[in-house]
Amino acid sequence: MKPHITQLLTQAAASLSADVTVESIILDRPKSAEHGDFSSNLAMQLAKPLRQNPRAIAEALIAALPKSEYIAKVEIAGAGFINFFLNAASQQTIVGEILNAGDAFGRNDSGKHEKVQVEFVSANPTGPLHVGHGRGAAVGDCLARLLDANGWDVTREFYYNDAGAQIENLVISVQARAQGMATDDAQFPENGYRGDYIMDIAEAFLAKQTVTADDMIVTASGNVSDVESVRTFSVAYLRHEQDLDLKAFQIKFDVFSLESALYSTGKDESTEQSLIASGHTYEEGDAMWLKTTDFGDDKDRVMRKSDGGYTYFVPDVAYHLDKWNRGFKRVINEQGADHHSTITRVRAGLQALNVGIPQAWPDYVLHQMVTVMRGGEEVKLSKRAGSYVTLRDLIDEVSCDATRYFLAARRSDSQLIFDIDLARAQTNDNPVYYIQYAHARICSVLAQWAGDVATLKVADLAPLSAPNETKLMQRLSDYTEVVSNAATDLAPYTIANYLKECAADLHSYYNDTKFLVDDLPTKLARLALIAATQQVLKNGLHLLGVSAPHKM
RNA sequence: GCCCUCGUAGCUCAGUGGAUAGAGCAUCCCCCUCCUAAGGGGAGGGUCACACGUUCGAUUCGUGUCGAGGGCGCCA
Repeated sequence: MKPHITQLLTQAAASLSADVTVESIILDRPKSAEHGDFSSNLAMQLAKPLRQNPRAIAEALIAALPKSEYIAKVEIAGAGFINFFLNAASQQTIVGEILNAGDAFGRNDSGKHEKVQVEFVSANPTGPLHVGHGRGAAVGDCLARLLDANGWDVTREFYYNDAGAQIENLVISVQARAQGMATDDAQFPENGYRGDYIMDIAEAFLAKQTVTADDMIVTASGNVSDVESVRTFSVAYLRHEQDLDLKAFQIKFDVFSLESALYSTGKDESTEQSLIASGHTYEEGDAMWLKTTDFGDDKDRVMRKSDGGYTYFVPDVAYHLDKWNRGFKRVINEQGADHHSTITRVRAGLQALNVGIPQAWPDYVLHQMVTVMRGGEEVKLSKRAGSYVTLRDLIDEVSCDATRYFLAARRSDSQLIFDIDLARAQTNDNPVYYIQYAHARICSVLAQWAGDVATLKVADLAPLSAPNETKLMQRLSDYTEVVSNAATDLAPYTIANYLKECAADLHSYYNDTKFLVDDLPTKLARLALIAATQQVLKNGLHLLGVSAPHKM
């Protein structure tokens, strides 16, 4: 409908010899019903170039507007808004569209089945996932679902930093615990991990247990001084642990990439050699530096430390080069904002390689910190992890659905307060249940009707004329654009907002109107409308990875 | 000191270069002989942090100030 009205306005503007392109025409959904279905500020935009009063221009535009079978009336309002009112039949078409498309309603092919990779979570295998990882998991998975709904071929990827200093800290922590050392012992490694889970690993190691993670199976040697065995066992143990966290959060990855694999395949060295060959490196203080300042960084960065090892920087560049070589012309990295500084560096490294990677590749979506509250106080510790709140704590306490919703429902660049009491509440305080309840209520009505929902596709919708019915149909009509914009803006939270509003329209309608009435045409029309609403709620909840229950 | 994000109702958050800035909670008043009250209707509550610019029009864009958080490692 939007393109249609845009076309009408373009033609009208052309007849006024105004220089107007289709792209420059803005159509809005007015906030108030008295302002119609769509509104344009075109007359006000043209006021300056045409040197005329906006209202006069609006009148001329309306006079020049081609006739349309979809539009009931056009009005001028306010400073010069042109408001379009659709006729009832064109407002109603959305119901049939939704019922016919079913689960596919809202999906489109704008991604043209091109490959896109979404990398998210990417936690170090040094402990259970925490609430921050949870936010990344919820946002990243929703992004992936959104891109899929917009016709992209999506790969979900998790990158493990299973090498480097943090892993060494893990190893000496497990060793210390296996040797019976307490975490408050003066001898305990200064940068060691102190959560209870380290003790679990130590005990499992001593018991020579076997753990599996992804495609690896590792059996502990039980020999504490066997550093290699402690390392591989501890990493596998924690990867397994994180796998369980992800499973509980209902998130599946297509690919797990290991930093250690970059070393075993020599991609770190070849990347370093390419960077040296690019001429953007130099040696200083026994270290090898990359002149990232050549590419917009505010200072140069060390690639190879004076002790001979790489900083995280070289494997990061090698890893992203590998992504590029795997054919991902589009990559989105979802990370915590504390990793912000890596963006410029990784992009600079990729530019230095000079292999045709675009300057702004890859895309980044960063999320801000999460503060967990309970009983009005900040929760900082979990027994198991020691220094942070784990994702599993939240899932166990407030459910997977509520946790996913709360972590995805906010703009990711705003700090988030996760209120455990609110997420647990089984009232309309809680937007998750509010939305799910709308879905369940519709299911219940349809079940009591006991008819075949498929027959509603051809229901005569003419009886749908009440204001709350019109409002609901408008809301349903907005869904496809919401899905498309959410993907363009990489903003999953907008789906959550939309669903809340859609559910509110439904609840309001439900309380005001009886559906299972005696008059058959009225009954079928209303059932068709709520069945369409049910479908949209279901499709939207699916994008968030939240279930759409039939009963509550 | 420099860089990034944020600042909207008592609280948690939406929103927008345009019409009277919205929702939920909290406070107050109503609504189940009726398809699920995990719901609905209504009232009150705002200097859109502050200042100055751009604009016919700024809460929205720009600059600055203040406030919150993060980053500025040969940690990741």
